[in-house]
Amino acid sequence: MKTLDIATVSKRSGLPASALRYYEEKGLIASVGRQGLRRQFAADVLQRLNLIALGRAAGFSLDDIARMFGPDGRPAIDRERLSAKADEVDRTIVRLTALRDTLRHAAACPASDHLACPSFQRLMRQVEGTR
Amino acid sequence: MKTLDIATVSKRSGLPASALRYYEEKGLIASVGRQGLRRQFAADVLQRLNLIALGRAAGFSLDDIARMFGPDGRPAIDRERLSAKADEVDRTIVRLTALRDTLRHAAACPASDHLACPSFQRLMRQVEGTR
DNA sequence: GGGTGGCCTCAAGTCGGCTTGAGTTCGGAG
DNA sequence: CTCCGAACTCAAGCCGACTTGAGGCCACCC
Repeated sequence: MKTLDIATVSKRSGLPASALRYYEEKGLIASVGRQGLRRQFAADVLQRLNLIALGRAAGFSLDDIARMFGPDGRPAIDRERLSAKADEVDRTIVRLTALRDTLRHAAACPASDHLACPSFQRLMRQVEGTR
Repeated sequence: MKTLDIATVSKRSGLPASALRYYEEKGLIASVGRQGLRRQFAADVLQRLNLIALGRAAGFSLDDIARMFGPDGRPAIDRERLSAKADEVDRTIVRLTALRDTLRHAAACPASDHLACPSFQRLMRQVEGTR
């Protein structure tokens, strides 16, 4: 099995080597050995890093993510938590949508003081309402 | 003009008093005086705090937000930046939508190993694609 | 075979946004 | 009047996710 040098993994994943070492320390990824001093990784580490990036984007902490990989190293993902997270992300989307509309309005509205603009106020309340 | 005690502002805004003091120190809000030791705020501070929360939700840092209030204290919002931020939020929404779909799939898909599931992989690439 | 650049370890530092703790001062109730 | 609880100040601490720095080792290129 061809292994990847840390520099290669860094280049392909876009993560600095220091972050990869940090992830290894946290148990998120594992190196398969060394060549001299240099860590070597199995090729599937790249997919794992994608998965980690996915989790991060979903708002999971690195510790959360570490717990999602079973001790065997395979993803042992709790479906309920995923579902809950999907709902949470969904709420975030609703919120951000209201927010985006508010920002667009503020950018376009000619009123000098947004605080005085009724539609700005309405939009702001809408953002509030989604909390 | 009726002024609000810091405790009242804290209660109504949901922010701890320490955060309000911190915001004041950063120049995000201003107290109008003291009653004994206690800060008093003008009533419109609540709206200002809403605005600040809005900015935070949009991903602005407190420093960014501070710069958006002119030295006169009125919002002196740069329309271009708002527009740019709206676009950014929009991209985030697209990204989160793909993410939510991926999470939902992972929660529902019976495959034991998501990495092997073609539709999971497709969804993951979609999330990647929005970066 | 000797540079040199990139990897190594370990500890410490950074950043944003607050929170916490110690020690102090009051406003308002009893 | 006397207390209590809450606000005050100032400095320090915390959290997550890394980055940076110092001091060493080594593979590879000429």
